[in-house]
Amino acid sequence: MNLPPLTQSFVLHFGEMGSRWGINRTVGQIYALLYVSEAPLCADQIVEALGISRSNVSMSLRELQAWNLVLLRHLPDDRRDFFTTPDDVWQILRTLAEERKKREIDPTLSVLREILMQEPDSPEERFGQERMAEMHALIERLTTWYDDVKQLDTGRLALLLGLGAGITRLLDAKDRIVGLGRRKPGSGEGRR
Amino acid sequence: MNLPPLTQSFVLHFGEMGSRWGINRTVGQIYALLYVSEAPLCADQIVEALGISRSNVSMSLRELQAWNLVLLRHLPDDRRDFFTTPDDVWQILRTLAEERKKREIDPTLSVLREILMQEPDSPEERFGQERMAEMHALIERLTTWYDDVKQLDTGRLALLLGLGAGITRLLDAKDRIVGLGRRKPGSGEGRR
DNA sequence: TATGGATTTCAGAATTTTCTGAAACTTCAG
DNA sequence: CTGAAGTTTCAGAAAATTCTGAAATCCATA
Repeated sequence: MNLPPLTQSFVLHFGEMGSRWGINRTVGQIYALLYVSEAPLCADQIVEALGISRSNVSMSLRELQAWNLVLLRHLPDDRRDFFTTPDDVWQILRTLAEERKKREIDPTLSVLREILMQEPDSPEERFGQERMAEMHALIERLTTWYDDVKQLDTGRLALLLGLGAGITRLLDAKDRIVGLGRRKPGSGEGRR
Repeated sequence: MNLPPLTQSFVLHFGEMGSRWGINRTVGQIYALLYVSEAPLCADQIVEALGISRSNVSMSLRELQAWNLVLLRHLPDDRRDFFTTPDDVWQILRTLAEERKKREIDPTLSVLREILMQEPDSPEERFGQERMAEMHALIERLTTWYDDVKQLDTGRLALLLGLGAGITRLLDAKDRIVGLGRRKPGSGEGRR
């Protein structure tokens, strides 16, 4: 590996964390390298920088493309593919959230749905199914919220984030103003 | 493996997803089994139900305890440990969020902080460092928001989730009513 | 402090994942 | 059509992780 010190720390860290994030070491390192590089890099430059095999780079770039985490660039009169990451960290965040949902949540949701459609054939099964229903309801709630929030433009999203828990003050204020009915605060359940 | 069909589907699915979630197959299966079981189970019952070795169960329960995902129970006049999961899915969600943050985010945040304190010794390094600063700022923002939101009681949290993107209507309304000063809408920065 | 039921540890076996080098493929220029 | 530059594929090597059985440990009781 042949990198300046700060870059190297960053790249090595992404490599180590890779497994916790559901990608592997090489994929993590390549992503980190592209992220901190000003100009797009081609496969051989990555081989050079990280000291890994050409084929590993090829596979890993393919994986990063499957995650939609890299962009393809071309130079005039050069057949090689060059890769970068998007500039906007908010965009990266959105992609990451989307892909992780797709891989880590959606399959479970669909398994749960399938199980919930079946008839349990013992009291134990019935109990278990009820627990699964609770889990399903919670995940549905979260993904619905996520689907909503991801539509927001970055400005509003940042605003919301900045507000933090302060949002409840706003909710309280709203309840006071709107007053009647629409929703009981603090009831915890009920809706949908 | 010796389980009724719906339970088995659920357990097997958690086993398969385990690797994507940063735990291993056995840990996933044991968690799933405890989750759908009405009564707490002891290690030997888990061995029986899942058909895996006693030592594997012991290791995996230890892992689940490290994740704070299981509760220990005791029966009178029985020395064995019995395990369950918390009843409240919201509580489970909180634990999961906390633990994943601890394992997946915090280490990166601290590496980034360390790198940002150093002096880059080339223009490339300087560029990279600026990118890392952007990443750091975003993660800080998200974790600050998370630290805020996790303080909310479940009722309010559920309320907020139910509101979804509708929250921005509320924000707009507030801006219209409060009108003057307190905060510039859409600026994206500022607070704390 | 000896006994025995229960749990934990740990070295190595089994399995899975990652990585490599060689070969195959693709595309374009001459 | 041929060959050069580039890329991908894939079988097996290397590495990492997971799982097991046997031995060690723990601990309440007598």
